[in-house]
Amino acid sequence: MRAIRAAALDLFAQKGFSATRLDDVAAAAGVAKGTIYLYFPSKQDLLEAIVASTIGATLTQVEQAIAASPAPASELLRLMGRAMALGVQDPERRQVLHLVLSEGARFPAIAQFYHREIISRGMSLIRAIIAKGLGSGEFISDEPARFPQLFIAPALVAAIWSVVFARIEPLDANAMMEAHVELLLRALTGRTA
Amino acid sequence: MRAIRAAALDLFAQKGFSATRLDDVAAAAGVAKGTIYLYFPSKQDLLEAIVASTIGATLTQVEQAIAASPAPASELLRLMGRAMALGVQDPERRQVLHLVLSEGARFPAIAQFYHREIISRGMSLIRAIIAKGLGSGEFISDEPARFPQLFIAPALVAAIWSVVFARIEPLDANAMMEAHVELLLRALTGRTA
DNA sequence: ATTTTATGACTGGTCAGTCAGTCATATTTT
DNA sequence: AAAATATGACTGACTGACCAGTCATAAAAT
Repeated sequence: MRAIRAAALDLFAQKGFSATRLDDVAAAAGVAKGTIYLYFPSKQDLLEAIVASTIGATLTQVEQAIAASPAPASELLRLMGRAMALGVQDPERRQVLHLVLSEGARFPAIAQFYHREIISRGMSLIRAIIAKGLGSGEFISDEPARFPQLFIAPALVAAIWSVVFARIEPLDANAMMEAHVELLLRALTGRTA
Repeated sequence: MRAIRAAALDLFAQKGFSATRLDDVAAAAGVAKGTIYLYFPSKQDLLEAIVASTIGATLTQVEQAIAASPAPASELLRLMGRAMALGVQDPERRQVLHLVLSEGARFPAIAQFYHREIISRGMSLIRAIIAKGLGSGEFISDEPARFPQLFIAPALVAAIWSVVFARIEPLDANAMMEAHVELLLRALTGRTA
């Protein structure tokens, strides 16, 4: 079952959902096609299960670390940036993200699920950090609280870039995320580097 | 021919490339399926033609406006931000971008083409503006010149968001892009808003 | 021996791409 | 100017391959 999901994710990411044959998924997973249908009612359910299974406790850890930390908001933002850079580095999460963005328009259940479990929680975290920084007087601007997407955007782009453009022009996601966070902190705190 | 491309773009964007039947494209375009093959050797060629046809002179205008303008670099960045927000607003360009990001990994020709004609040129423009601002002493930081993706990212996210998550949580792309540019300018100039 | 789990040949339907033929219009002939 | 002929854009029924999902049968587990 785990093998089926892994094989399917690889193939969906590589060839796209529609263009992937379940015969190939079965072969790659080392089972017969019928076996897939023992665990997943349909191809679409398999897709949804893949997305659901990668959600896990990923964000929960970060949420707790940030809720518990007494560090200043700027440090929390750096932490968040690093967590996102790491998350995007993982091939599985990267593939799932790409899959969600590629097929999400056609499978609303997937878009909704991913939004609720990842996007929305990530944005709440960012809002919470900004609120903390504003409360302590550390930050002087609230744009990223109004548009947490501004903080997330580079991570999304890094993930997509690695799938679509990496062969044409490589991108150092870690360095970019670090530059992003420092840039943002400068704008937020008003301090010059 | 124009009608075929338009219909195909709509359907590709809506159902994905693989899942779109050429019979449906023909019906939507008001022609017979055979007619499609008079103009496009294969389904894939049709896809490539769609991407190629939306490139047009889009960026050329912006490039010239920016090259000619005597305005300070910060004003040029605002101009660029507005141009990108506008570009992302246009449903056709939005669909093409989504198509490129969705299918680009599978069709390297498309990824390469889009990168060369849009991404790479946009990044050059940003680098040029930052260089100008650094030269004049207006800017004090060069991160976005090292990672022009940081400037582009919110526009990409706005486009993807509108396709995948808009129904779940709407996003005001214009307001976000404006917030982004102002935030970035604060970091670049060191001035407090 | 019975239940649970797995298999893979098969089916019914789908779809990219083909091609023999149509017909409106243009050209040539009378 | 009327008839005869040629052109090629367009059509849509057809084909061959392909594939999601099924199910009768087999293997493994209990």
